[in-house]
Amino acid sequence: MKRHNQANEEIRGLVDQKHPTIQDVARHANVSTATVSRALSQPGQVSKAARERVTRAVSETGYIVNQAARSLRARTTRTILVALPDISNPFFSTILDSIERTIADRGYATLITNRGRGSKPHERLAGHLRSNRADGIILMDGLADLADVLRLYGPGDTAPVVIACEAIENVNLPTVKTDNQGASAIAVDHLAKLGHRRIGHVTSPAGNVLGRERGRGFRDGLIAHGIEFDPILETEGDFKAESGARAAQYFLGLDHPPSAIFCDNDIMALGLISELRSKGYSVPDDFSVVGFDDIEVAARLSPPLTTMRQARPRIGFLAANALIDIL
Amino acid sequence: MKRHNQANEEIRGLVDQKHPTIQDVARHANVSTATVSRALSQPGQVSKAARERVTRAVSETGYIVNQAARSLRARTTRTILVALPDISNPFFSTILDSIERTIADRGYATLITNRGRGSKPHERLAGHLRSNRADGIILMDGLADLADVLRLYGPGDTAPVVIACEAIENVNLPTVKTDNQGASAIAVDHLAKLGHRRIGHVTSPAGNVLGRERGRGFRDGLIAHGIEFDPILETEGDFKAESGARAAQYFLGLDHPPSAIFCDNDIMALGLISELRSKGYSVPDDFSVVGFDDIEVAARLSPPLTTMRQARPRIGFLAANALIDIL
DNA sequence: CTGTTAGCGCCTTCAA
DNA sequence: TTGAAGGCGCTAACAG
Repeated sequence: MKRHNQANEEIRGLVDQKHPTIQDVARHANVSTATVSRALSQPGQVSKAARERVTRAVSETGYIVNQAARSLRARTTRTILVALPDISNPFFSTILDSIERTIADRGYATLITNRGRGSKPHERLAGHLRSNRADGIILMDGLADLADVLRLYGPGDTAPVVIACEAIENVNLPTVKTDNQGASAIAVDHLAKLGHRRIGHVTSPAGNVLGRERGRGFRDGLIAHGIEFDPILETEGDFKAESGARAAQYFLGLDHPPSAIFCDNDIMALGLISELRSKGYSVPDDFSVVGFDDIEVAARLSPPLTTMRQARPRIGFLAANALIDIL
Repeated sequence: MKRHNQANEEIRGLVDQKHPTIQDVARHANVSTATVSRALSQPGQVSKAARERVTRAVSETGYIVNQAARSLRARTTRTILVALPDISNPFFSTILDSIERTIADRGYATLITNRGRGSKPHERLAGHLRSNRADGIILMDGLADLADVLRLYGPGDTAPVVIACEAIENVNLPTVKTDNQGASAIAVDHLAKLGHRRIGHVTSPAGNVLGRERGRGFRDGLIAHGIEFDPILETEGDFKAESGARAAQYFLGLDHPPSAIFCDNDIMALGLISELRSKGYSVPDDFSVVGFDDIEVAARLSPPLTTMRQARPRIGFLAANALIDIL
């Protein structure tokens, strides 16, 4: 009868998710739960004999630590939240890829959240931290009002937050990003050296800090070649292909269209080029176009899109490591 | 002195993250913690008066429930794990986008994990469930050996898992995916109707179940037009652009190259087309190409890539809802 | 090096 | 409708 029950329990253990706890392991190994706990997290502090018995007991029982209990007790979740403006954008998803890899390699889990169109994204982010769901945030979304929350969270810009590919004004948190201003100036330099004097610009959405940096670089590039900045050659985009197509229509409608166009990202450049071609123009013969990001498909276009590379895998790697080092 | 301490504590509450607990709320509202708990999760069971006082106390204290404590007690995490083979692939990241939105709308959090090159991915997934990190999994990665774990997890294919855009043989879990076989047949039909009789195929990696379905559809399409299947016109890809380029070289090296090519995904089609063009061939004049997925850039190419659409937002939406309904 | 003990914050019986 | 009390599984003092 006893045996029968025991067998049943083993089956139930597998089938009904009666997960073994640290107590079961302790019993199997003939040690206290404290020793099991230590054997698992600070093996150095446990005798070799005990360590081995615990290891065996763990595999015998199939024990896996209950993260909820550990988080509650240790006030740490080993989880990092990645806040993105748009996961489906290949620029971000490539960075996310390397962030996730780095986070996983260091034994953390990755929680993600897309920008909600809904209310108070900054509260949602802070909520993840405060509700003990995540230990830190990698922020790829530049929400202006987040600054307040972050500052509130810790004195002296101390929140466990690393900013990647973004910039938030008035906040002095660790940041990993491309030199947008410099790269944009180089893009313009490239076009000017091809002989272009009327250079158009499809900008980032208004208010985007990166966009301001790229705008400054764009003007730097013009100045370096003695070209006067003409606001009529600048039109606002939103980082999506459709806005690139609209920009093409805008430029074609001008009395004096530009002969070259710098787009603040590749996706808009794609939309712009496809619209120009559908109107019968050739790129690069009629218009030279330069994008930004170097998303994967850029090199696979015919001919390939000229673009400013952002070292995305490296950005992700650095940001993730920086955050975990802080924690 | 008392006041002083109190003030200090309030400041510390903001600065040092001494998060208010349910006890603090209870004290503010002059009720027991049980009442607070009920007021928050089953408002119906609490008198209106108490409910209002609790609500006020919550906003006074800035209380946020501690998820770790709740998970420990309630054995539920309100978190879903999404397992992807490759986040940076725009096909998956677009689905992920809609999954995340749906999950968030239903009050859950989204944990992600990329396929590790490392050991035992199936154990890692099961571990997330068993370690009380996630309540369920949306699986977009068809790992053969996962079948065992899943079956182990619950009798009768009962694991809290929904499969999206994949198929695992011998497992009968809820699955959301495109009719790959039918869609592939349609692609071939399209090419045959253009007059092509030698149709090439860049396949999925060997062992991929979706790939087998698409392969069947490819042959169905040939049969429907009385074309005999010729294995020499089939070459294996791995869903990446580079393998599409290799396929182009392979086809060009044949004695009788195909005049049309069906690619198992758009990215490979991109690589193939760019390689063909770089060798001086025109698409679509010299070769007709059809892709699969309809990733965003497909429509922005010049001319646009013909492709079989997968309704990705809908797939994500359905999969996420199906899983949460199960939970 | 190891065990005992005391909670972490929450939810949920059980009684009133 | 409400409160008191116990315990989810774990870790971190504190002793020994």
